[in-house]
This record gives sequence, C-alpha cells and structure tokens, in this order.
Amino acid sequence: MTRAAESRKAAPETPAERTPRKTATTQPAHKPAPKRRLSAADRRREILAKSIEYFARVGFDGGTRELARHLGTTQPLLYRYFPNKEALIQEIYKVVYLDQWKPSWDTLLTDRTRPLRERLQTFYEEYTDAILNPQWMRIYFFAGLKGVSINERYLALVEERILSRIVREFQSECGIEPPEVLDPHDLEVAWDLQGGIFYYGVRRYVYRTPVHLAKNDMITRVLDVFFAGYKAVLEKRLRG
Amino acid sequence: MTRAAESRKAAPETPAERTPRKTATTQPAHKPAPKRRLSAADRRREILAKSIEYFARVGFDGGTRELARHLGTTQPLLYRYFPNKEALIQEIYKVVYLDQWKPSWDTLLTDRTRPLRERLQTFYEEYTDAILNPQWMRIYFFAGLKGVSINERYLALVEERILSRIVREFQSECGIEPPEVLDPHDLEVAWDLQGGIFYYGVRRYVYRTPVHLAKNDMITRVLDVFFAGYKAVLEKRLRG
DNA sequence: CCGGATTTTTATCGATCGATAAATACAGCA
DNA sequence: TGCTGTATTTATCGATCGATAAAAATCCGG
Repeated sequence: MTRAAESRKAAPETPAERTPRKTATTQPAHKPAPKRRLSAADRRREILAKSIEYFARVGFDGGTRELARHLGTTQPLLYRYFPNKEALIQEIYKVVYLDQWKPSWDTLLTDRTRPLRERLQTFYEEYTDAILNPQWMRIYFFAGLKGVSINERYLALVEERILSRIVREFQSECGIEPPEVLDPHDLEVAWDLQGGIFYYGVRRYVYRTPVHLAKNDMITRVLDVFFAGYKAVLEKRLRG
Repeated sequence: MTRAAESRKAAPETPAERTPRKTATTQPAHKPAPKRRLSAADRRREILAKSIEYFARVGFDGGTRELARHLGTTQPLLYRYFPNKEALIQEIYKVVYLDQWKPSWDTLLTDRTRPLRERLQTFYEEYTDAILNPQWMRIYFFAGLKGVSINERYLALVEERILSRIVREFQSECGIEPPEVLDPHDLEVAWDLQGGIFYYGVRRYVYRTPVHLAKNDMITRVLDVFFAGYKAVLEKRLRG
C-alpha cells in the first residue's frame, strides 16, 4: 500500500490536519489565505497568472505537478480549467504578447504637434516598462525558440505600429515626404534602434548580466545616437 | 514478447538484413557510409557535431533517443563517450561559445594604421559569419534561458575584447585620450551597436522572420548610424 | 583464421511526464 | 440542517525520460 493511501486513512479523524501545508503547523491564523474553493473564474485567472510566473522561470518544459505546487493546489485541477498543457500555454502567449499594447501609443507616435525626439523618449520609456521585465522577455524567447507562429505576428506588429511610423515621422520632421512603401534601408535602421534597446533587456533579464545605465538613461543615450546617426544617413543620401 | 525480440530472433540467418536502415533496401552500394565501428575519437567528434545540430533545433530538452536516431546509432552508445547528458551539453557550450574567437580579430580591432570604420566593417562581417547562424544563435539562447554561468563569461568577453576596444579606438580617432576606466555611457552606446547587429540575427535565425537587407548591407547601414551618432554624442559632451 | 580488446546493441530499471476517472470536500440554497 | 451541484483531491494509467548491465558484433595483431 502506498504512503498516500496510509495518510489518507489516518486523516479523517482529525480534520485540522487535512491541509498540512498552509495552516496549523506554525501559526493558527497567520496566513490569511487558506482560500480553497475559488470561483471558477477566479481560479482560472490565478492559474493563468501563476503559470506565467512559473513558465517564465523554468521554460515551457516545466512540469504540471511543479506548477500545481507553485499554485498551492493539485495537478489534476489544472485540467478542469484548461483541456491540456498546450492550451494553457497558448493562453499565456495571448496575454503576454498581444494584451500589452496601449492604444494611447498610437496617437503618441503620430502626434506631430510634439517634437519626435520627445515622443520617442516617452514611448520607449513606457513601452519598455511593459516588455523589459523578466517575465515578458523570457516568455518571448521560450516561445520564439519553440517556433510558434505568434512570434511572426508580434514582429510584424512591431514593424507596423512602431518602426514604420518612426521612419515616416523622422523623415517628415526632416522635411522629406516619406514614400508609399518604405526603403528597406530605413526599416533596417529602425530595427537597429529597436534591437539596441531590446538587447539591453536581453542582457539584463535573460542573461542577468550587470548593465551600466538605468533603463531610461539607456533610452536617452540610444536615442541620441539614433537621431544624430539617422539624420546624417539621410543627409548623405540626399547629397550623394 | 516484444517486437524487438521477435525481429532479433529472425535476423541472424540472413546477416545482410542486420543493418536495416542504411543499406540493402534501395541500392546495394548507394550510400558510401555503412561506417559502423568508428574509432573512439571519431565517434566522439561525430556525436558532438550532430548533437549541436540536434540541440540547436529542438533545445536541450530533446531526448537522447531521438538524438541517437539522428546519429544513426543507438542511445546507450552516447554514454560510452559522455558520462551523462549534462556533460555532453557542457561540451557543446565550450565549443560553441569559446572556440569561435579568431586571434586575428585582436590585432584587427587595434590596428591604428587603418581607419576605424574600415576595421569595424571587416570585423563585424567576419564576426557575424561566425555567430549569426541558426546553430550558434539558438544554442546561445537555449543556454541563456537555462541560466548557465558560461553566458556571463561570454558577455564579459564581448565587452572586453570588442566593445571597450571600439570605444577606445573611436575616441582616439576623434582626438580624445580615452580614460583608464571607461564611462558607462560610452559602454552602453557600444552595447547598442552590438545589440542592433545581434537583433538582426535574432529576427533572422531565432524567429525566422524575413529581413530587409543582406547581412553585410545591414552592417554597413548600422555602422553608418553608429559613427555619425556616436561622434555627435561625443561632440555634444565636449561642448556642454 | 583465431583470440583478445573494443565498439555497439539489446534489454531493462526507476523516475517522471501529461492526462483521466472516480471519490471526496465544500458552498449555497431549500 | 440536509440536499445538490461544483470544486478539489486521490489514485492511477501509458508513454517517455536518463541511465545501466549484459550480450553481441566488429576490428586487429598474431
């Protein structure tokens, strides 16, 4: 007979010992959350939130049993709220990838009453608050290495909503009418900007390596280089 | 009785059928490599090479059985050449991370008889040939997400051998005597350059997304921005 | 061509994985 | 308070994982 069967036989006489982890061992009412039996919606939300933490830490090959332990419940409970592990992961993708974009960024990036430099500083400070953190970055790379199609959608979204706008706004502010379809060189210059900022997050949150500047100081510096550098590139192109 | 046991009983009478995968099914001598029984050194080299391909494709959670299938051998054979899976992975790290640096790059980067712009163009074209490929990049990120210490060593190596040199050479070429210990701002500007180039590789080889310029054209463009941008930043710092 | 050394395969173990069915504990309403 | 529906747990299955021991196959010097 297994250990579990024995303990289960012994338990019912003393119901206080039924939940051995959270209560009754150290303090009678110390932890305010012996909260069992959540509503279905709440439980589902909690599973989703804790799963993001867990999978961001260990990767999508992490086990459902350890995930359940991290949740404070048992493993089969997961399967009442998600049909299988892959469905849970897909739900995580949706939350992490697509529910982060603030609609205010659309107007911010194209608001020509303000100087572009100021707009980009504000945008990247807010945008990096959303994505330059361990959870977002690690989920992003775990998913990318698994080769899920949502990555392509995300990169297309970055190019459409951020980079092509930056190119058009920059050229417009330089007195150039941006063409209908953008020059590949300009798009790659914008990707260079994005990549420089992004790699700061990689160093800091994926590789956990010390960086030399605080996030917003880094953004200032990178934008300094970008504005002066891209302007020079455009001028050289106009002259030559 | 298992399927394997049955086939094993049936085989010995017709020794030609002993190796069912490679020969005798389509062409008698088509494949030149029924090469079994390699020397220990050769077998070890082959395991290492094929393991890099395999783990780069599926990640380090890939199974040893599928790896052996990819090798054309059986799974327990791996354990004659590596004590366990982790030791094999450590060996992969060493090859992929540390055996890539060409000593000629040391002299190239610090050769002040040539203009820095020319040196960096050559260096990054060669350097990216070494690391901007699916195998290197995917191993790099799989390892980083696993949190192995070799990543920190690699990033320290990049900063020491590449970035700090770029900063010093750049300032020297601008008529500035670089200080003993570099300004954090300058190091982050150099990381911005590295990150822009690196992220091109991420888009192309990790996320397999279409890019807009060929690799060396991208390098030219990124260096254009970097040289003009960093020069402007330095001039502004001297004036203000 | 034979015998010892070495490479490779067969067979298998224990642990752990995702997933399912059945039993049980809880909450709200009568 | 007792009934009923639902949330949760217990127990377990089959597959697959890394790893090991023993048998078999192969090569090589005599």
